[in-house]
Amino acid sequence: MPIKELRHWLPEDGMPKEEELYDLAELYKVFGDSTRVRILFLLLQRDMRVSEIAAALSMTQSAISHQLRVLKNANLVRSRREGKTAVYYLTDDHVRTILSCGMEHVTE
Amino acid sequence: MPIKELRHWLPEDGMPKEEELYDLAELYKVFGDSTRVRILFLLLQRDMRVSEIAAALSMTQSAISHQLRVLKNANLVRSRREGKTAVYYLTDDHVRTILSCGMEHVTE
DNA sequence: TTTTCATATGAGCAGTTGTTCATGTGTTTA
DNA sequence: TAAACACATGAACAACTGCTCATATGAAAA
Repeated sequence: MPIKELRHWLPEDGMPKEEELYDLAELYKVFGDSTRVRILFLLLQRDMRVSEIAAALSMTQSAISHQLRVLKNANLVRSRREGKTAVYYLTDDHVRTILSCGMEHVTE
Repeated sequence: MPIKELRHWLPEDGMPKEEELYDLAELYKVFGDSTRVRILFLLLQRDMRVSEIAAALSMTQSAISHQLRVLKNANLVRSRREGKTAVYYLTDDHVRTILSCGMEHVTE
């Protein structure tokens, strides 16, 4: 599904509601850390355990776990228990879309 | 122009280059502040002077000026001199696209 | 030139953020 | 049950951010 025109979301005067502005900034803030972006790109490829992510990024389990919580609070990822381990996965395709928008600007 | 598929930007293994990951996070960081997002939504409607933006957002000229510099460094806005004043405007339509992507997630 | 207006900028500070370290919680295996 | 494994979480700390305040810069008017 293509991205909607911005005016689709906006009132006549062109300025979003106060709360939407705040939520929007909060959303981008979550993407505004390279560790979290790295995690998202990994999960874009396949669901992964915490220890796998930590190994892939050469970071401690604790650091990854903290960041996964941030991503979870933003509803960008979810997790399921599988025996002793926790498997994380992307909530939906919004992550892919948002990363695409950003990459389009970065790779110009 | 529609947003390109994410895989368009990615190598076979699905992970962007180190530098791209960093730049991507830096880009989102700029959007990750509600003052800057507010400024961008204003400039989406029309070019504006610094003092106009400050008045519209009920903030000091200094605070706005500092944030405009951040936006300028990220190449999201530019400015032109008009007599005593400086008029700021969006660099291109990327800003509109990126804000659209975010709003789609926020307003669900 | 000297003022005045509009903006830019540097220093300083409080609040926030990302990591490490130590430890807690939950599940499986011995 | 006890031990081992995988992950979550709280405290603490250094680094960073966004604002204020004071002041500098640049252009127009007096």
